[in-house]
Amino acid sequence: MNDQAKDKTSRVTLHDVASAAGVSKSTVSRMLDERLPSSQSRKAVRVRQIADELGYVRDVSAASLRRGKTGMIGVIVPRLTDTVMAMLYESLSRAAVRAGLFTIVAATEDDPDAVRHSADILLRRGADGLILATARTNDVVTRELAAKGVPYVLTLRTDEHSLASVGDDKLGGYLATRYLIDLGHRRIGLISGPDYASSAIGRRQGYLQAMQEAGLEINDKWIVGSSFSIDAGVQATDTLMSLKNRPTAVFAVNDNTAIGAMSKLTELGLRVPDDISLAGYNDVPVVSHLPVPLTSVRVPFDQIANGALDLLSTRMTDVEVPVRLATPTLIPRRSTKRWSGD
Amino acid sequence: MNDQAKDKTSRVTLHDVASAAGVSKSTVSRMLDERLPSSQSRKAVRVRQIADELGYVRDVSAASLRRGKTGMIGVIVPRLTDTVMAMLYESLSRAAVRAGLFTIVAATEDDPDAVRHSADILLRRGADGLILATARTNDVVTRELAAKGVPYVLTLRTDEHSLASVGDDKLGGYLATRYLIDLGHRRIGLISGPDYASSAIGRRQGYLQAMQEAGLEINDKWIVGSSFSIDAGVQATDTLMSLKNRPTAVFAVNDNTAIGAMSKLTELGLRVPDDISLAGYNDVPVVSHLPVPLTSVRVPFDQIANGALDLLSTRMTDVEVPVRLATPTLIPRRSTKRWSGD
DNA sequence: AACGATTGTGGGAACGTTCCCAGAAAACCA
DNA sequence: TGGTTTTCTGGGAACGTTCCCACAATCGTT
Repeated sequence: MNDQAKDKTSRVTLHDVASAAGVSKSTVSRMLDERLPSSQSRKAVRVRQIADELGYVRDVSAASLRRGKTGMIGVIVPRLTDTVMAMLYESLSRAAVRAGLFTIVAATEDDPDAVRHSADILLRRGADGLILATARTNDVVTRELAAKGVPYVLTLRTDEHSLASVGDDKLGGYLATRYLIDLGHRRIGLISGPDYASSAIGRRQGYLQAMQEAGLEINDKWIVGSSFSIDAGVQATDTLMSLKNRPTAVFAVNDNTAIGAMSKLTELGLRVPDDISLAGYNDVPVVSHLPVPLTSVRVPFDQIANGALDLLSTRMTDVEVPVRLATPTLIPRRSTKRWSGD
Repeated sequence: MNDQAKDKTSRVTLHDVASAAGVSKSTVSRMLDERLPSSQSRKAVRVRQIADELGYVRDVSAASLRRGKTGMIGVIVPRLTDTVMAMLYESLSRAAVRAGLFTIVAATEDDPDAVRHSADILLRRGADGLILATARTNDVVTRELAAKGVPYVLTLRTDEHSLASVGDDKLGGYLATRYLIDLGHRRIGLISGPDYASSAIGRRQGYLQAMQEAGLEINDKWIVGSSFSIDAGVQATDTLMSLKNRPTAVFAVNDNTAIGAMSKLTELGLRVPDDISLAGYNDVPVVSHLPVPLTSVRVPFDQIANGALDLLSTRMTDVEVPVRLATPTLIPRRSTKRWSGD
């Protein structure tokens, strides 16, 4: 009856579906509403089929305008070229799509002041809420967001007053250090990462706990601050190795610094693991394929991502548990070896 | 006069700005339209200032609905955890924001059939056009997109019939190979990547050209196919090194396979660069920090990204030059060394 | 001074949805 | 059966913009 071949430019609207099905657009709208439990009535099934045949796709702009929400979640990361962040974002993206949502991402390019700007961009684009992987202790941006009433959660790192979905960094740090201890190491160095990141702090706490538990000396000189970059690992290792009573094993706050450490050790003519054992954190894909595969701590990013999305959506309702902890696991590889010397 | 403190839930609309400024919303709309040359008239300046003070931000959903376009560009990549793709996406994202646009991204997780699905998701979300970094030769998806009238361009790889912004892979392959030749190598192996990717094919052509130009023997056994993964680099290197007349240098289609190669070489007890010289492609950040820093070919991703966006926006108007080529440069590092042996 | 050409203005109709509301239909119960 | 509740329907008003159109104001030019 109706001319089925429309202009290829003109889009199929609810109205088209409605008149093709002989019902009102209100009815069609209801029957295609993905939020309502989808009715199985004869009419509903028929309408959905007709919509399908006509190639109807909801106009998200119109829907968002009317609904007052876009179904988009903004994600802010330091960089996407940091594989850890890329893994996290892929997990978040998958989790969001599974929940009928969609993520948009902005990178601050490691500039802490850019977080505000990134948040702005994402919110202007219509993000319903934000997930931040850029948290620093005593961060003011989160306060600002809260004041503006923007729903947000932190991930990977926390600031002790926001909702957050993170890995259990203290446990991870403990596992790595404990493993080195169990291998017979007594002098264990720590490339401890930056003080502003809760993840680094947690891993350090785990390190300290493992050392204390084993009754080992904790030498301040063996704990060297750093950023998360490869270069920082190079620097820190230089410092550690120039100590007169230097460590026989090093636990690095992340894989990047571990890679830097490896590079420096090689340069110094020290062999991994024969002279020095080395462990990293995050288990980024590349580390299992290095000439000497790196022992690392694997973090369940999918679980962390799910937790973050979960917290974000139930944010307003209940505030039961403010921080979700995901359990990491140790992946031993060739970069760590039993120590029987001194 | 007016109560400036609004409900924090109610948003500031054009209408609010209009009545605060004593003009009509049409006028305000025009004066805030970023596409028009912004008028410097007294009234325009005042209206913009008032909008600012009131904290007005345009509702993109409403604007998109009316304008018929969202200003969002969809980007499809195989994975974001591949640092090359992350670098590309960051470049695209920056370029888009600079142009007043915004990118959204979907990863196919290396499944070629997922491209269609990813395109669907992005288009449903309102993308005005697509940038694909997933092209394969004889790809049907691009045909489908063209048939549906979806504006798209390819990047990094081309399929010989779509608009594309890519690096000059042939030149890059030539530069790398030529460098090895100039170092004195005569038997040069190629880890050549997958046949479906124009980038890999181009680099191979560059390799062949350099070898021919130098009058060197081209041995089919020295050219080993692979994917782009680290593991593929391991496999290919195993094959290459088990040849009786094995190469003294290897050019790998990308940094991933080069890393795999390094790993395998170490396992075989061969030293880089003393026994074997090794060159990669893309100059991903990590390769300059490996225990033996890798010689690689740097690709101007920013330029490629700009080209892609450019092609996408001028797509419909002029079709002058269908493929943009960006020039790569060689970055020599310690993994390559002069060869004076046989 | 009168005229057309240019520029600026505000009213109001879109854009495609959702959702409120009133009324119709169906289901239930005595 | 009659009455009450419950479910289902379609009309139509939003949501916040943009953009067409008609008209007013300004500007040159003779």
